[in-house]
Amino acid sequence: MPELPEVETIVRDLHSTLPQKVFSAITIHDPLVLRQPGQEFVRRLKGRAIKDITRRGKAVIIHLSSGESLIVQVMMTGQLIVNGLSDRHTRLTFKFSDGTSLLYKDQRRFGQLRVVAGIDEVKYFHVLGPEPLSKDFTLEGMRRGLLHSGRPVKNLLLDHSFVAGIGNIYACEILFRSRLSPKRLGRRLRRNEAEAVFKNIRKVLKEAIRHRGSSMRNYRDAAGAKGRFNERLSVYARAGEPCPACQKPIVRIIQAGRSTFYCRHCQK
DNA sequence: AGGTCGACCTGGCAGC
DNA sequence: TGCTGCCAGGTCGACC
Repeated sequence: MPELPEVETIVRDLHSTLPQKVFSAITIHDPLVLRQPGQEFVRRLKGRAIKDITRRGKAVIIHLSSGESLIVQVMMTGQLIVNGLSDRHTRLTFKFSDGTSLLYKDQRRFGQLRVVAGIDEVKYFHVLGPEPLSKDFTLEGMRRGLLHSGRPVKNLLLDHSFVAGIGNIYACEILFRSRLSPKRLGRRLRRNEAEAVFKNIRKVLKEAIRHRGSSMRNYRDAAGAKGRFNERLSVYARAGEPCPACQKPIVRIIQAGRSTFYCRHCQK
């Protein structure tokens, strides 16, 4: 589910409520989402205070007073809800010493949580590319990545070693804004086309964060509310609907096993 | 070495 | 109603 804008929204919400709270009890309703033994998970959290909440790619990093970190990868359907109502999708309940709580809900149970001493213990972070909204992400760096790749630009945007945090929704939207066919090969992009992609990566992600992300089905922010950006999507999940620019129908194709939505007329 | 594909899960929806 | 098949925001490991 969540891509960078959704995870960023969750992290900002959590950042305004969780710091200073102390874990007092953890209930494991479903150990499948844990990447370490339940007893160990609880032992390394209990009694620790939350110092900070940050994001890297699509992962939430909860920094603990012990120096360790709780890593949460919500994958497709995970949710972190402050003071929410528990239901059958609640996989973990965290209680804090001030009486408040944090729920981890996850319909499909793809999500993963673990406590680590350092984030380099998590394989996901090893190959993660630059954060698109940071100064580490540069046009020249991105062009270098494009130049030696014979893959379609859509697949590159989805590759988190190329750039972190972009998923299927925003890859489609970024290419629509750039008026570029998702099938175009990375190394065949002209300089001005690469520039358009670079600018639109940042523009689309920032805009989506401003609207608190896109809720297709399961995404919710830390208060349990939906994002509003899906109303503004131009092509994603709009097969058969008119292109907002030319009114010709949006088409759906499959690339690397994932749906791609685009306008054949506008995106060349 | 780089890239694609199925597996991991649950559930909603369309079609019959 | 109930079945089947398809689809879903992600990531990993097996395989080509």
